[in-house]
Amino acid sequence: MAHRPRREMIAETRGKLLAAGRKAFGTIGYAEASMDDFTAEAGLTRGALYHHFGDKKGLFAAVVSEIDAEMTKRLEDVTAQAGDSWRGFVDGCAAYIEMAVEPEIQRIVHCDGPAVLGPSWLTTSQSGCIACMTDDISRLKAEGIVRDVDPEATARLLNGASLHAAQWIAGSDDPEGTSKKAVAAFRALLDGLRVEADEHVAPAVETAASYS
Amino acid sequence: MAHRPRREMIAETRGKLLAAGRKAFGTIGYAEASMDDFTAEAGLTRGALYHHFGDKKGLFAAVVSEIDAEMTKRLEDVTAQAGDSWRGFVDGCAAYIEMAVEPEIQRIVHCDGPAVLGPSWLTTSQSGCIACMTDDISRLKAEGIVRDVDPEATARLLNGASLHAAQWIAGSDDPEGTSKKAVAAFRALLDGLRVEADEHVAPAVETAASYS
DNA sequence: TTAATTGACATACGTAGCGTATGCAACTAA
DNA sequence: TTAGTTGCATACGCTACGTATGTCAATTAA
Repeated sequence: MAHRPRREMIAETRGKLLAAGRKAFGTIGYAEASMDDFTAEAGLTRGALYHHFGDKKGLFAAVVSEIDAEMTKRLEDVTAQAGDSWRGFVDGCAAYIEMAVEPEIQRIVHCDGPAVLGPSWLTTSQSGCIACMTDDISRLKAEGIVRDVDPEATARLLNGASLHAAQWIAGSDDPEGTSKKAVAAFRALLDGLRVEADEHVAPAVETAASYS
Repeated sequence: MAHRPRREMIAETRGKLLAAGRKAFGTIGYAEASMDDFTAEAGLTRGALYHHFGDKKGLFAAVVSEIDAEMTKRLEDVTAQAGDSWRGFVDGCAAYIEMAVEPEIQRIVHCDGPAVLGPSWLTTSQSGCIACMTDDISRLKAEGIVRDVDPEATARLLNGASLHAAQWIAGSDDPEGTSKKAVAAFRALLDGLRVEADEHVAPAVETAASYS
């Protein structure tokens, strides 16, 4: 018994390393995470890690891309779940902010990620989320809902804005209140992108005034 | 001779360490920068560094706050130099993007900074620039130029958008073209914040269309 | 002027943690 | 059965950080 699963044992080892690394990176951060420690915690040694991922950075990159895939899926789900396409876009942005507030994502993807994988990684990465937002904006533009803007450029700007909003919220003493402020301001920004803001200026002003 | 300057010698040593660290951090990055190497390059040893800055992080923090002060000053200058207050604000944002494209600022402040000094640092930091932008927005709101938005929240969102725009530009194969796209999209975002965009929608659409 | 003290910086040491080289056992193939 | 490959552990060296200690110049006091 326990004899057939050869491929499975290997996949299990990979999975253990991935999980252990993800946990360590997500809590104490990349620099503080000792390979000896978290591989031992997974019942393995650094030898397995070097075999499967090459080095510490390799494991980190694998963890990041795993998380990135999860984030992309979550975003796509949220966007698809809304009937209105504009609503779907706004909800997607809100979901992105919410994800970026989560400590693990915050630490691994947005904090250590750029430093470990290099500044150039920033451009190519988050490709999933950026692509998702770019598609949304393209569609909204085609539908005549948003103004004539470059979809990718706008997606990247909004992505950056979302990120900073999340970091602001996560670092705040009053996450609740800060979150409300940030989301209200974000909606105001988004409303500015619409071709005709007539029927939307009113609610925007209303929410913007609700926290003063 | 060369006898009076006691205080001066100390300041000079501090300055040498700061400059050496800044150069190393700005080129090869924090993790790759060896204290033995760059202190030796400055004609000193690690002993001096530990004496003045406590540890490697301490020196890094000093470098970051030096750069942050410089950035704040540059931003204030740009903003003050423009006659129109709206123009001053827009110019300030553009200047922020331009600064963030510079390799040293990119690497030290936006790439390694959060990872080394911790995620929480993000909130408190960039305080100079954030405060500057917040003031601008408050003024513009009081002047009736921008809509009723929370100044600090909006400042942080725009700050994040600027940052990502800069990273996108810096990592692009075609920085010139990417920069045009990013700035055009950014102007479109800013225009959306104005109370009446009548006289500004035209040029915004014009610049937005100029790169298609 | 000299003795004492402080402070600026260098030297020496211990140690953690990464990467590589090597070893071994289990599985596969001929 | 044997030869070869693969998955992972063990052993080693090296780099680089932090601390403890030493030293010399500059200040202060007598």
